[in-house]
Amino acid sequence: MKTINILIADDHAILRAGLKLLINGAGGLKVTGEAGTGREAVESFRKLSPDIVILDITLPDMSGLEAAREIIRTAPKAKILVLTMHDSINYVREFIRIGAAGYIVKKSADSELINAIRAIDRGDMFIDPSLTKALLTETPERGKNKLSRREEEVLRLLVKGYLGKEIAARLGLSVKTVETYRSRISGKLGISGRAELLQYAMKNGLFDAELQ
Amino acid sequence: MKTINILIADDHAILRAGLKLLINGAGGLKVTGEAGTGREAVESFRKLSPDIVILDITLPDMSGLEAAREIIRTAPKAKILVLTMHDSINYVREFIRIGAAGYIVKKSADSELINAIRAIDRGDMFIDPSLTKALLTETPERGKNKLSRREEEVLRLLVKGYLGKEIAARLGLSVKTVETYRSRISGKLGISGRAELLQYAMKNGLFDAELQ
DNA sequence: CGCCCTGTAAGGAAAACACTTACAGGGCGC
DNA sequence: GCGCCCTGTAAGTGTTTTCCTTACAGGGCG
Repeated sequence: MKTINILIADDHAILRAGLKLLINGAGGLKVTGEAGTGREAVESFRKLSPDIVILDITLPDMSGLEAAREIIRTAPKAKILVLTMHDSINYVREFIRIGAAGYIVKKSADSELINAIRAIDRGDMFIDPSLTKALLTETPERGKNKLSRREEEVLRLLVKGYLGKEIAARLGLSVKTVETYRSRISGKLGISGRAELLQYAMKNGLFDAELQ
Repeated sequence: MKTINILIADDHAILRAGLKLLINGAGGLKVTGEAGTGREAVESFRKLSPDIVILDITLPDMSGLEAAREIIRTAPKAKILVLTMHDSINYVREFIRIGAAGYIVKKSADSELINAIRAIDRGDMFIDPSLTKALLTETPERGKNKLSRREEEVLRLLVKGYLGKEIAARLGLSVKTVETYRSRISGKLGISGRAELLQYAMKNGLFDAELQ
């Protein structure tokens, strides 16, 4: 019965210190490395080859998503467990797509974290129960008013405060086209006005946009 | 040599679990209660009368700022240590103003947290070293283009995506007045356009706006 | 083989915003 | 004690953005 070696990547040192105690105290688990930035995570992974990387999304200098991509690119069998405050299925989907092994949110119980680590080590996947339903309830009818790629791109820029003109320039489109997307977005989401748009984006992880 | 009793209020259960181990392991400190929301924090404080409350800013149902105000209102001698990811002097200033005893950021070392707790228990104040300088470097010339109360209020709403009209309604002003503030804001900050405004607000803790 | 979604775009009307000017009250400097 | 500057409030006027409607080609699915 071997020990599971773990690398923790999170920019909050206090959280890392707490997690370390939590994990080391759980039996059969050991934190062998820490990283405070995305780049550090990638480097530490190379040096230490841990069994599992616990990775936050919001990291300085390189987001968790980019770090995960980079780690998986060089080590496709790496086991990455995303541990974040963002409880949005968009993030979950994106991380699953690039090959992460698990996703749990910080507001879950600590036992959940330990369960996730053990499950992932066994080769299973572990998605936070609070998100699993939403992930699977993605019915085709829900897909009806899902935003298209272009629409989502425009929304991302809109909520960052860019004007239609600026977005058009950035995406190489006509202002008029951007306006079309904007109105389709409002139509699909059934909302109007920047404020509501922002709230929607916030709720759905479109905002702090490490995603993409 | 008595034990210092501590109440932890943070919406991330995993962080709470880690903090608890960290604090209980430090000697002379004991976590006697936990809260996951602002309201819970206030209630638990009443029930438990802890020596110190460790309080996050971002909490569901009642922000850390509101919770702190409420706790201090009923117990002016309460010792509140703000522990948050926001490293903005605006938050620090606001919490000091309402009577909090300390402020540290999550990216600090765990020893900093323990130091802060001990200092506060002795009756001292403890501000995160990474913020102290900024707090004191508040030179009068910097004050030159500091936003006035009204301007800041308008900026807060602006970056949340509200239109001039909506802001006017909300603040009970004429749209024209709001526009005046908007242009004074741009002038003072030397920037133009919503996107830049948003970036400024983000950098300065005006954004996630539990403040106020 | 239509029908609907997507990506692209335009015209015209309506709204929002920028820039300028205005004025009263408060505080500070000299 | 008297300007002077900052703040809070607001209007006029001209630009810029946004809203709403319409358009059309290409892809996918029933």
